[in-house]
Amino acid sequence: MKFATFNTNSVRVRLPVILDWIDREQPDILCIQETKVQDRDFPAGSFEAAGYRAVFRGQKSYNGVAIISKLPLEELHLNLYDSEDEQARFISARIHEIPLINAYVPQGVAPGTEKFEYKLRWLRDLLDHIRDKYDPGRPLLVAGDFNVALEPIDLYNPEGSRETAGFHQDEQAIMREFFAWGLVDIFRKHTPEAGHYTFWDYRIPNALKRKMGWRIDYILATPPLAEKSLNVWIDTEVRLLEKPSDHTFLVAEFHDDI
DNA sequence: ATGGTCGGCAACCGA
Repeated sequence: MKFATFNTNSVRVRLPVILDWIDREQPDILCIQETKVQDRDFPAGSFEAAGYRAVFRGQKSYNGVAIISKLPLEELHLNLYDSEDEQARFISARIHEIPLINAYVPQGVAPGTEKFEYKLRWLRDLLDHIRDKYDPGRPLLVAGDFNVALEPIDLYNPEGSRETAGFHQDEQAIMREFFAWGLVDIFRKHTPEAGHYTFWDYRIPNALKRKMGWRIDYILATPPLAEKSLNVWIDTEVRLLEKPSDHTFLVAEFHDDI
């Protein structure tokens, strides 16, 4: 079973890149974030033509998440809070017997701001949701853009980023509660080395070449699934295109019996 | 040399 996650920064602009990628890589499931499209304009037909079904939750201009899958999706949930006006950052489903959450965590701007407090609250609420609804002894996948780097090896300028959103101890403390509950960061499980990133800021010129990135996208799995992950890798090809994306595909291959 | 990123969407906001 092949699983991937990708922050698209507009699913409509990135559609050719995504269609090329799924045609070549043939993932069973792809989680995307920052689709930036209202549901009525989501390009579901393009994915259907490629042999995938899509479930999505969008809003105007910002945020938006979707699951693209070769297999049927059941028990679909489109809200973390079950409120009409919440931001489109959460989508969950069950595929075969595997429950899956796709999350786009708020970026948070800067520690001390209202938006940073919102980020911490949203992360805690996601954690509480997982603790309420799931069992760490059973399969669960949680994937997406968490907008948090955990360790100094996960970003290019750790010492200069202690007061920056994305590397602050308050957000890291919540992330570590996901791990304490039982979720495993399966990229890190397979790759202990420093300097593997999934995001490079557009505002830094030649950030990829200068190795000025962050690892803020994750595939988390409970132990029964983490044990079946065969390989997890970051596909930087989308950063080498003429019109690069700011995030990369993060891909996991699991043993076929799941 | 006198700038320097994207994308959405219509003036800036968010990342």
